[in-house]
Amino acid sequence: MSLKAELGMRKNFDFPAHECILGIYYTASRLRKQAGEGFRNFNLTEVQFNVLTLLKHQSGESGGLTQVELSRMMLVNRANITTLIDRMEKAGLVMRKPVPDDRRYNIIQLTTHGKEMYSKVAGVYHSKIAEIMDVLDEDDQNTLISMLSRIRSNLDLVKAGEPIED
Amino acid sequence: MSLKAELGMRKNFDFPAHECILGIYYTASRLRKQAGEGFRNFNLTEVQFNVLTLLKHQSGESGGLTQVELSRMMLVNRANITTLIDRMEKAGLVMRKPVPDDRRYNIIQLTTHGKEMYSKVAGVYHSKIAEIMDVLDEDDQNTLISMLSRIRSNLDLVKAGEPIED
DNA sequence: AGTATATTGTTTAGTCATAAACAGTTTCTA
DNA sequence: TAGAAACTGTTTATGACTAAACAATATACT
Repeated sequence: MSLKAELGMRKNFDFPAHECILGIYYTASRLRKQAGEGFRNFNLTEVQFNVLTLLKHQSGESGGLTQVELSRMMLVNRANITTLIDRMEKAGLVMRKPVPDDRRYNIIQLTTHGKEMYSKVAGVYHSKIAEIMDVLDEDDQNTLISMLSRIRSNLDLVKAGEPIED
Repeated sequence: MSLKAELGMRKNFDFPAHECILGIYYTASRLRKQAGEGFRNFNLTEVQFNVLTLLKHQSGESGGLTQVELSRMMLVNRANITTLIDRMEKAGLVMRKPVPDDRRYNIIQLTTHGKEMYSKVAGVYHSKIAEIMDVLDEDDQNTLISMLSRIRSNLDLVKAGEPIED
């Protein structure tokens, strides 16, 4: 089914490049919405689950990640992490551990409750993802990964080019 | 360049399906960020440009769209459109036109300023998009569109299946 | 040593998003 | 025709996001 039909649009897209971009946007949006519905059963948001996942699998020797590391891995501004971790700390999922060596930053670590929550949710999440992506065979999945990666690389090049002038 | 490297992660993804999903998320996020930077030069957000585009190309006989139509085409909750249109009305880009036949809804229309703004920005936007998507030839672009469409279709099927239980 | 520079986390002001509940309006139906 | 059901837009409370400016701290430079 075409994007045009899905969104109830009256007219077609002017060119395929635009339809690609919108296809990426709307697929991401629908994936997030559907994931969000699932996480809601656990009183968790998708972004919060993302933090749990990063802390579980990407922690360094310190046993956690700094807020800046989290912001980089999540592609968000570090200011945003402050309130996100505030809420997760309040919910007992993570804790801020001060670092004596460098008092500028904290290490964010999973609490026991956070670890349990991750274990409980991750299984459901991964099986749902597998089910959703099952429409593409492994070759197609790798093709998709590669095409998206090429788009991101080109984003850097385009950005490095001439800035937009009015 | 792999997503792992782009995000500075320590460990690999467990399976390709997950990397696909994250690839879609992060590509969408990076596209939005870069677009947002461009729109900023015009005191416009990406979402607001999206509204201008929909009003320009998808308007019906009424010369505009209702807020519910906008919310469906943008895949957002209709409550969100209220404040979005408030801001755009304040900026003089659109106007709410009441409908005598059915007093439940308004038709949102472009103002002269809104039309001028769209014309000014659309050219830059489309050329940037073309430049970014130039890394994929037309066959690849159609493959991408098709794969994303298949994922969205499958989302409906998976959702229709058994609900998540704890 | 002392100044300049960079980094981390926070605060503030503003945008975009959701869900839930509400009022007003229209349509269905019994 | 009267009541039930559906639809549109709004409000409220909450979460996620950005940019910009700030204080505290650490590092580089001369």
